[in-house]
Amino acid sequence: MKEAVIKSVTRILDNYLEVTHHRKTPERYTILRAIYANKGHFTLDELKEQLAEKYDFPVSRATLYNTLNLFMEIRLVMRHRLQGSTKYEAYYGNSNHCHQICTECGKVTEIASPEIVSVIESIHLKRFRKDGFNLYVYGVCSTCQSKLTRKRRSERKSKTE
Amino acid sequence: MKEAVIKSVTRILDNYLEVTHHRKTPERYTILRAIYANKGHFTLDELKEQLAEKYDFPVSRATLYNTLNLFMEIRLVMRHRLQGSTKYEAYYGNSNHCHQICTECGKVTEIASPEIVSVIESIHLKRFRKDGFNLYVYGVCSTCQSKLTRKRRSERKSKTE
DNA sequence: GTCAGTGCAAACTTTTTGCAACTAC
DNA sequence: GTAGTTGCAAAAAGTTTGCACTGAC
Repeated sequence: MKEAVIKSVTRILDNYLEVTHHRKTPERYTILRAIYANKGHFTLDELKEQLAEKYDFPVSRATLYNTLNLFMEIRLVMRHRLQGSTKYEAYYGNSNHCHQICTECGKVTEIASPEIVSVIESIHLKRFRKDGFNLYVYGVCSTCQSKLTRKRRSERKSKTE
Repeated sequence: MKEAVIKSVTRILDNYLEVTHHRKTPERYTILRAIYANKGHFTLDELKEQLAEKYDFPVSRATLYNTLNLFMEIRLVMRHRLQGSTKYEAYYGNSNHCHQICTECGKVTEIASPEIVSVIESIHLKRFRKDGFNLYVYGVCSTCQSKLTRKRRSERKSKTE
């Protein structure tokens, strides 16, 4: 299952590197494998650490930036610039790019919403070739809602004191 | 028309500053006015320059960062971290936050799509209070499409030479 | 053998922070 | 008068770049 995805994305990378006369370095393939081995959001440093620990394959930050930029160009990776930290995500075969973000604690959750996906995919944009999309729904998660309620209550209390 | 919007957002700011015991500084009101006077996307430096030139009201970058963060918190301003430059946008009364972004030239265009807006607003997220959303549709604009076609043609040509 | 790719460090850009001066309350 | 806010500069964080070296072709 997961191996099949890795095979597919490896083939895409193969093809791209051949066509554009770029080199097939072990770095590129190992980084791609690491990204697709565990999905979800990750930071550049998390990926760097994972490569060193799990794959015994240390790479420099510069190479990671280069490689991630390349992967973004061929749409194998998506970058999310969230408040504070920039996170990356495996992109291929993952049409679900709806996220809910809590503006209090910063927690990011994927939303599975076929309705949204189908509406966005169905709209026609004139003079524009759609490649993908990204939806961020901002709000407050239930945990933070109760925290806020408590905080406001105590604020009001101290005001009247 | 535009004045009415400025009145509304000023009232929101007033209320927020009062309730949270923050100070009503001329900086905050002038910056808010400048943001809402001309809508559209702008960078922090563009806003800084506009305040100095048009409003004869120079402020420091630090103050702009502080103030924009405050405005984002009360949802009067939206921040877009695009590739390269971070842009801000007046938020209030502008329910249209669908953007199409050309990944070649970086051009950002607003999309007016009531279907998308209504679907996103109608979905229910459990344990989450929705406040707003932001949709980015990535792709290639027609101008860049023709440029790419030309480029690929010449690449293929040079390869077979 | 050649040149793209890598690692390292330095440079650069963007954003945050510490501190003195200021001012809204 | 007090404490939140501003401006400046320094620091921190995030990303890119220059250069020598390595390795894919």
